[in-house]
Amino acid sequence: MNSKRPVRMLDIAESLGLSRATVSLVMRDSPLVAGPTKEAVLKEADRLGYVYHRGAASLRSQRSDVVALVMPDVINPFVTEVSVGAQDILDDHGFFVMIANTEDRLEAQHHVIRTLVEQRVAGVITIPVLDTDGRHAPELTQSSVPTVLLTRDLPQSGLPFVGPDDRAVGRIGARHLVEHHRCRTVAYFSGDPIALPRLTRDAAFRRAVGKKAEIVGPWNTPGIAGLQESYELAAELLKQGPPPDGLLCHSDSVAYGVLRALHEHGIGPETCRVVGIDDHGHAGLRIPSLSTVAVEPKELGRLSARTLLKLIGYDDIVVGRPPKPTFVGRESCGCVRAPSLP
Amino acid sequence: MNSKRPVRMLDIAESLGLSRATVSLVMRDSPLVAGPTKEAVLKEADRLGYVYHRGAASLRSQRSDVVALVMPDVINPFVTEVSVGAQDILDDHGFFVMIANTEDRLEAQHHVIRTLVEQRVAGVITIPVLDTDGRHAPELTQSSVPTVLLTRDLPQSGLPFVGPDDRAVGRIGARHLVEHHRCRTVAYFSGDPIALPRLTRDAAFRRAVGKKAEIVGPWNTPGIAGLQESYELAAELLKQGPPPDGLLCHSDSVAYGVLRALHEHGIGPETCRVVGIDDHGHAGLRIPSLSTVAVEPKELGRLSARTLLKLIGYDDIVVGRPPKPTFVGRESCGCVRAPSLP
DNA sequence: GACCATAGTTAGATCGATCTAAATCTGTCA
DNA sequence: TGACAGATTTAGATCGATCTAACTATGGTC
Repeated sequence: MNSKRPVRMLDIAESLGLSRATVSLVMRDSPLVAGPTKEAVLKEADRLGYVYHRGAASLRSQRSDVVALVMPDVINPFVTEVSVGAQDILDDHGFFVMIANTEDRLEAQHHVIRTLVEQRVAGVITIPVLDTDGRHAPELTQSSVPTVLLTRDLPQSGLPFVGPDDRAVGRIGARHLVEHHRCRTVAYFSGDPIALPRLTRDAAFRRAVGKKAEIVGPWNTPGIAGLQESYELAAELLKQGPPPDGLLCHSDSVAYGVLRALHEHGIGPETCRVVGIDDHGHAGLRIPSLSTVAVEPKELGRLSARTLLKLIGYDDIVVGRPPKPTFVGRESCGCVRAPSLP
Repeated sequence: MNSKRPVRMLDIAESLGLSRATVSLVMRDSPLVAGPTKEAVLKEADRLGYVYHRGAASLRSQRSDVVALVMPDVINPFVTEVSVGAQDILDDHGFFVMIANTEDRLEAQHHVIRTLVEQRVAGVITIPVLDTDGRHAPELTQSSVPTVLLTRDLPQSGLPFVGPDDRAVGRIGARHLVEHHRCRTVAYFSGDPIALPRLTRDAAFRRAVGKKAEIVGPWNTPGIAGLQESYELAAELLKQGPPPDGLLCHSDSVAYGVLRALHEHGIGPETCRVVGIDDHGHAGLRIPSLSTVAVEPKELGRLSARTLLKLIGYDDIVVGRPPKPTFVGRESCGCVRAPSLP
């Protein structure tokens, strides 16, 4: 069907007795070129089956309109929701959004970032991987590509950061458990061992709990991130004894891991009240519906996109502030009663 | 810090009194160039802060090592799991994997595919969007980029397809409900209205149910895909009367939507047995754990990647067959009893 | 009719790499 | 010593677009 050789601008130009430059202007929808000429070019391009060659274009123009979202664990709903939010904004500004997966592995992040830089993408938004020392990866900070950090800050890096108010998050969760539900034993359950979000939230949690309740050491151990891992840790801890009255979990995913372990022991919200953090879109539709400190992941994604745009040079962009975290009461802490089976 | 002008191969060459060609060969790790030369070049590249320019390289070489996964709804765990599987294989063959999101919107798919073709990616693996007429999008079939379809076949397109054995899926689900649990009223709950997977599974479901049970019309209506939508539909149907004894759901996500609606009516597996399809990684960790027809999403992803590699020209790749669907019994159909609250 | 502004078009250099085919440099052997 | 094979290196063209600066019409003004 197709002629073997792909069609170039030159082919259109020759076929029409015009110059490459004119064809190029048409493709970029320049006002410089006359109406009839433009039409003729577009028609001929269509007839020949021309496809614009972005690679060639951006080599010459030294520009790119690809933005990469570099994410650990694309299976986590919080991550995907943040991505969708960022994409909303970037789409509107004519950028092409791609997602790259680091699986929260340092070497994978290394490889991904390196490739993206070699690709000369216009910008990167990332939830960075943290190595066990909590030090940041140099390929991020030394990169020549505009980069925005999401959720996990790396203060030494000087890179712009977008994330929720983690102190408020810890405080709101703590208050709900100890003041509203009058829990006597509580814990901040898991999260990345050294990452700032956990440290900040945990500190705020401790301060807000104060003398009103006891913080249960074993349940306050960091080190766990995903659903599977937090389930395993909670199951292990449950073998050793009953859970605290209330748990603030590092994320909604972590909360569901805990809830599964509690479920297997027949423990409900009257015995152990569970509160998540994030409020991703499905938190209200799972069983039990999840009480959580909402940080509006989609809005955080949008915010990160605007931050990146500003960084790239869109000076008229208004970035805005992260939304204030709010508490959403549902079944998992007993604020909403789950219907009992007949 | 950095000199303004980015470093090119030419800069390395001049600085060392060599030619561009030699430097280029070193960067591609060619055996043609002598050991000491190679070392010198690499050292100088490092010193100058050189970054390889993929765009320029692939313009000249007419090659690309980027493969795009074009997915609807990255929030769906089945989708993300398939993606991870595909990435496993493609990573091993030195490809860079990017994910693009169509949000199951036809125009978004249009835009994404177009951009990818303009980008001259090496290949595309996609779960295609279906428009309301069930016809496929021409940008997919007329594309010059090697493309593999996942899960949703478009037989008219002639594109290679990877998906589970949908007839077995429908049959296995039906048999479990009507033979093992002796359900008297059943339905195949939802799925894309016109897409082949639903049609095939539904037909196999009906055949396997035969005269052993009644298929309940209203619950056998197609048109719904995600968690949210299936929850809403199930909630609506529950208002109109009790559910069937057993439901085979189009996917695990759909099943969880139904389960949430049942949960809100206090209906458990003794009254309505729910079976999903997929068995994504979290199906065993949600509440209730999900009985499901496992199709091994990760393996399907790997399979699609191998199919693409073969299409691209890796003749020695052994693609393999999709794994046979198997039934996994858990709490949602009553095969495993959920612990009751004390 | 000469001059100039404006609209439309274009030639030729250029982006940073790879490719082809040939040049150069060994060392070996007759 | 000269020819020759094998190992290294390279000059120059090329990929498909954009950019710069200049060129050609065209029409208006005096």
